[in-house]
Amino acid sequence: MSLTESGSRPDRSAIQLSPMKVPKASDVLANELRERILTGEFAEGTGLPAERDLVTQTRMSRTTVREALRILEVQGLIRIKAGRTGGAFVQQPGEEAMASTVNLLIRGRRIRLAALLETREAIEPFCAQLAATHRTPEELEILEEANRLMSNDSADLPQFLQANVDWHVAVARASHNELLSGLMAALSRAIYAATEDEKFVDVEVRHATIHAHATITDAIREQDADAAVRRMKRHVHSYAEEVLKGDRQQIDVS
Amino acid sequence: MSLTESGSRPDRSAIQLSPMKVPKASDVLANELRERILTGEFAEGTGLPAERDLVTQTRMSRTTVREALRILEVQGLIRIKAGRTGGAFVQQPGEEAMASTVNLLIRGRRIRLAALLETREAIEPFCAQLAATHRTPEELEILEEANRLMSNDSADLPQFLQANVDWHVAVARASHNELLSGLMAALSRAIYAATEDEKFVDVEVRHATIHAHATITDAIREQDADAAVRRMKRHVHSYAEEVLKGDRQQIDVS
DNA sequence: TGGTAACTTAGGTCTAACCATTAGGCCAAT
DNA sequence: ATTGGCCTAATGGTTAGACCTAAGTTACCA
Repeated sequence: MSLTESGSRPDRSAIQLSPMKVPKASDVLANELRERILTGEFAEGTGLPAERDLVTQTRMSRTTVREALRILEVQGLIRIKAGRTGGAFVQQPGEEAMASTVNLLIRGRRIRLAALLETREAIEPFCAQLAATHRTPEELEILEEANRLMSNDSADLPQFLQANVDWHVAVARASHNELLSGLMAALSRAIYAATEDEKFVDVEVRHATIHAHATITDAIREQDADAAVRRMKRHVHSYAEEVLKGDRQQIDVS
Repeated sequence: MSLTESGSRPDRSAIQLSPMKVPKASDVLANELRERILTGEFAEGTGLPAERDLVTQTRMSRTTVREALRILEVQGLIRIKAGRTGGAFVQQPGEEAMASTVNLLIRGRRIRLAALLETREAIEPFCAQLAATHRTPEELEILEEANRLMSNDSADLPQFLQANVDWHVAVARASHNELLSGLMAALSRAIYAATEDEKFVDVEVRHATIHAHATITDAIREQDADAAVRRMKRHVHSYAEEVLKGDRQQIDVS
């Protein structure tokens, strides 16, 4: 119909609307709760009202309330416990949530092991630099404990690899940058999972790793940021070359 | 009681059990579907059976089936559409899932803007280095288009900032490392959100940014990895200093 | 030919009930 | 004093069935 038409009907074009999106009820509740959690309105560990209480308060059905809670649980914003003293308890997302997402990305997108190692080469020297600047005595002690575990000749391969991961994560944590440490925790687990059954971790590699960790830890102890970044760069780069030596193709991780 | 005791009762410590976890029905189904999606058993875009079909196939209730689907949806593994041709369609997690988790982490953990900028300083020079090595002509064209948009004097601040983000993300994508580009996409959005209403983006900063992007793009075009990493390092570092100039304290992002 | 009404199929929401898990208290048997 | 049996209460987990809403498909009629 024409805009200038003056027929028997009023001009319906006088009012124009754009496509609107109608949110789902469970999303509305999830969004509301998420905002209030993220802004810190509820302290960590606070218990949300019981499901049936949320039903009466929101006038939504229990199905809808439960879907909202499930969303928040998957996002790592609440932890749900069953039983008498159960309920939904507030928590802030942490390394777990980050590691979970990174793992899904890696597996779903078939991220090459080479890309994982590349990413670590990008992040970790910087972590070492920050760690050298900001490390506390306690964090230094954790680093040295991990080194002791790795040097223990009676340790088997899984123990060695676990202590290896622990050391790397400890360096990241000592950077006092929670984003970096979250990333490194996720990355380290993924690299660990991808290399644990490789045969390349021979005695020579183990000794080289122990020595590298020791010298980097020294730099962090002395708060020598330049040495820390330089040595870490060399360490992760040579480790990456070692892993990829016999493994030149684009092998995915899953 | 002692382990060597030989009294009238048998030694109860002979059997030791660890705490056991009993999975929920919805988790069982979600895990099953997640594995099959991640291993690529279903091509991207494939439609899962309708909810009511999953009910008959699994003998679970519709509520349980829906909870499982909701879990996968939040994890970015399926996309759910209503209506006649609706249903759950397989997708692999991508930048959105990563960006969403990073944002939750940043907001919930009150990550300082300084930490965001630090993290970018760690990642982005490496992206530039890889981009210089691997960039395709098409990716180069995207970089130059973003530069053109930013140089357009008639562009307002939001357009400038958006083109800025686009350029940075394009550099990351040109690295051909999906993990890095996912991280940078998430980071860029967060930094954009944290700085968009800052007043510091004056004419001088805009010109400096345009110039820096141009020289970095040159290095990527010429596949000069050393120059690319050096210039990017300088660019993001000076940008960070500019942002934090009047803003020395540990301001969080939320 | 064009529009619109009716149908169909999918997800979204609600209700009501029952099951399962956990904490705590009480008490009888040993 | 310890152990196991038993009950109660509170909470999340699960089920069944109905109805609502969104969005393609089809058929029909002016």
